[in-house]
Amino acid sequence: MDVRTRYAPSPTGVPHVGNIRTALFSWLLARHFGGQFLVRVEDTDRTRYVPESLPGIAESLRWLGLEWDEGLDKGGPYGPYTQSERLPLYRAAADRLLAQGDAYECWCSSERLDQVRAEQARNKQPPRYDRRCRDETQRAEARREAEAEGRGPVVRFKTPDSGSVTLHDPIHGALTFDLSTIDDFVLLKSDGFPVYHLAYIVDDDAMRISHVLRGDEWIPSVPRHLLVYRALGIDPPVIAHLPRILGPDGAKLSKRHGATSVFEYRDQGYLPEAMFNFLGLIGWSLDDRTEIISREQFIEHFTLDRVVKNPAIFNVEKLTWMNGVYLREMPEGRRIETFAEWLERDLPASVPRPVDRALVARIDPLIRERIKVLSEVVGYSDFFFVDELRYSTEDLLGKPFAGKAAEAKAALDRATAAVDPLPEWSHEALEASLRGLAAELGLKAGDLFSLVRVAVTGRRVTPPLFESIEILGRERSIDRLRAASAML
RNA sequence: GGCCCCAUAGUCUAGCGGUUAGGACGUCGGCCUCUCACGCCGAAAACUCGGGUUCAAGUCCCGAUGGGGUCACCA
Repeated sequence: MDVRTRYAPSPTGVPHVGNIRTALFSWLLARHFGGQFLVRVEDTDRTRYVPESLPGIAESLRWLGLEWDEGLDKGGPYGPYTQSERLPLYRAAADRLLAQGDAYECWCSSERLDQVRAEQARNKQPPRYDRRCRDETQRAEARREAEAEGRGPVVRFKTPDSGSVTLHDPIHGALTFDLSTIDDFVLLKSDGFPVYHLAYIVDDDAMRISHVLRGDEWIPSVPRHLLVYRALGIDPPVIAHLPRILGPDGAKLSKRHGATSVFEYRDQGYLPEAMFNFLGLIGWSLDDRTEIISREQFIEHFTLDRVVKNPAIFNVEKLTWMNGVYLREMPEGRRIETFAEWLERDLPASVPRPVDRALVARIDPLIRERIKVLSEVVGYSDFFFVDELRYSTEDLLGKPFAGKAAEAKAALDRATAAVDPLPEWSHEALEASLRGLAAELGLKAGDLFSLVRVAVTGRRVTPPLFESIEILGRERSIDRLRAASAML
């Protein structure tokens, strides 16, 4: 059998990591079996439709490298791939169910529906439609009222009031539901648009989808779906419910937990391959030890039987660690270019663009193991690019020289004198010279180094000092030492 | 409230009847060391509880508890 999976987002906002993870697993399943992965836009809710979110859907998939075979901007043999363009199909399915007696028109107003529910709530009854319009005479009456008010009908499924249905979910096993608790749910809204429960089934069938992957919040509506498949004479695809991604407090991952969109992570300096790896490990594992997994390995090994059932809390610390690993293992040339781009993004406007790639190449070995997220790049290397350093006297003196400005000034002057005439401006020579000076002055080497560090870089935490000074060059370093001394 | 899902350290997980319960992030020590990292070494830290089944249960069954989901003309 051909494996065809799909990602079916509704264009209602920015892509959430939870949805993207579902997309990732669907993509992996298709790629593992050499099948197709397609993207279908589920825009049947006009009230929540945000047209601007469409490009973001494509962009988030592209960012992660989840290329699709059909749909979205691509078209394909089973198009259109946007539900609002497929309305006649849903109408036909609804008509068929109506004709078969598996569905009926319901003319009840939403006010009445609210009343019914309120009444049920008062009586501590589960909220559900009271099936008024199942009855022909009552339906006729409701219809007269509705038509007088200019309202149209919805189409409801006629749920059997007994029996049970079972889904064999590859992740959860058998899921059985008692039909007596299932409502007469809506299939087609009064605006002629279908509801998810009808639309996805019609489309998946038409698009020959073999495996449906979705979040396990859908489990409660499985019985409805099974009923619709059966009534429409459709052989259901494999349906697998993935565990959800939760926030740190165990509740649904939302904005108050921090970033929920893949773009926010991208903009903070997370790499797509790290995000791919991290997301791929939420709810799935290769074995008992492997954490860093390439895209190829994922494709080779991904199967549904290694998906876990329990929900997972989104662990940003681990993502950050993983990003650092990917950054360090990235091919040098690409990393240098990436660093340069982030510098151009984050350096003050006074620094001319483009940033000198050759310089970045020299800095790279100094900073690459210190950076976990790309937004940290500027903090470790801005002093190579900026002309005017900004730091306070307190920063300069630090702990060892606190209240001893004169001593620090003297040390700085001696350091300048020691370093200035060095025949060779190398980190070895610089270090030897300053170590000698520290001994001579009776200072701890580290104390002198941190003084020089702030003077030359403006920061207390930097890449290795002598390598940095070497790259900075004699003239600029000496200038900065003198400026620091002058400050005292 | 009805229905449903889930349950191994703080977190993500391995385990598919017999293991000193393994790995990773994080945390805490130590080494390295000019700061910070990286790297290396080490430590603390888990089978929710109660019944069964079995020679043997983290693993199978039942129940409880806890957490979560869902009950829309949203997906």
